[in-house]
Amino acid sequence: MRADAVRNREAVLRAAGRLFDAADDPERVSMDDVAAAAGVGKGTLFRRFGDRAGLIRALYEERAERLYASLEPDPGRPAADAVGDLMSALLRFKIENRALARAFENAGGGPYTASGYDRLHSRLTGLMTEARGPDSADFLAHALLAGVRSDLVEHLGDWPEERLRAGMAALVRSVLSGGGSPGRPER
Amino acid sequence: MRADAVRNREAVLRAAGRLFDAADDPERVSMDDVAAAAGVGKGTLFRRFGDRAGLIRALYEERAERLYASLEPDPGRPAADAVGDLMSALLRFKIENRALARAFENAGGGPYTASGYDRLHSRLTGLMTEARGPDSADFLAHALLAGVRSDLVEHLGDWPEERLRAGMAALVRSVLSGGGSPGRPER
DNA sequence: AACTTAACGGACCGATGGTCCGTTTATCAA
DNA sequence: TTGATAAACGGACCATCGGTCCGTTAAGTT
Repeated sequence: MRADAVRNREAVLRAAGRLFDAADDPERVSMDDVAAAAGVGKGTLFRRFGDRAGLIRALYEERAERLYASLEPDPGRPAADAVGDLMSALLRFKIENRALARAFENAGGGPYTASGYDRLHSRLTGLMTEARGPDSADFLAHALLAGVRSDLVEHLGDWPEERLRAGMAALVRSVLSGGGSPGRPER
Repeated sequence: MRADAVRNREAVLRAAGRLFDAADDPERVSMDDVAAAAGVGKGTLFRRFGDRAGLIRALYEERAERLYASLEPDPGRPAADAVGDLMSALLRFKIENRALARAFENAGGGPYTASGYDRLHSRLTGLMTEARGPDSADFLAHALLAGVRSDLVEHLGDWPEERLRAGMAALVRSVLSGGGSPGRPER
């Protein structure tokens, strides 16, 4: 990649980051805004990132990468605790990046198109399988991740963070404890 | 309300319903499309429903109303079972109306602006409080509802419905069973 | 039948995502 | 250093879409 291309890519990501962080409603950050703030032509934006969703995804995953890195599996840590740690970190991340996260989760294709989602999901599935067996672990991992959807976090925006964390902890505990017998029909 | 107004309102809702049901990507159903399909001018659309989100909400809540009606509280039914029933019905509803539900949940303000959400949420909170006490019941109810977000259902679209239901049942069971001690600090 | 006024409808507007193409410039070989 | 090449640029341009406006129509009333 040419030197100026690299420079511009960086400038765009920085500018977009600033704009989204400052925005109340991420939908109202336009591509023109980003281009202007980055001091770059619109064509450059689209050539580099494909479309709006692409730009947002690139920015989001860049930040998420740092999160994932801080979550390297620790073989010594019990699986149940690891699940709690992960969800807790994820919750903090969503709070700190709520505007960007909202933009990302509403952009084309929803949250499930990001490579990061699959990583999180399979990691969680693994940990839960280890902690409580494989039954429905797959779905439960999805459910856990749904519990930190950015617009839910936003909706609960005026709860004291304490209460949010308590709720999250209760959810994790529930899901890990397994619940009653699985196969019993409803009657 | 004048007779023609009533007629047109109905025509619009029917047409919109058809279009969303047939759509792969609900974002691509335009207001012009709806107006044309309903045989009505665009002005009529906006005068009646305010904006796109308003139309979608009206349509969604109309259908949801039938769902809620079929879920009238039954004092004889144990709370835990009632939670299962509700989530199960909700899951079916989201599957049957996935395009519309996606349109609705992505339209202005997210899913939490609908009056229906609050009703469901407080109903669930009540049932869960009855079944397992009030601790974090509020948050857990939100989490349960997040588990049937339309784009998650869509993402899991190729799972056999059986598996989905099993997962949902496991989630409900977990959340109702309560999990371990709440206050214990992490390490 | 005459009148009032709610309702209509489609031309019109502004904003936005995305494209196109003539121009600039990084890179590299001679 | 210079000249050739193609990658990268940028902003005018386009299409679409949500939403508004206002002259026209027709429902309801007396």
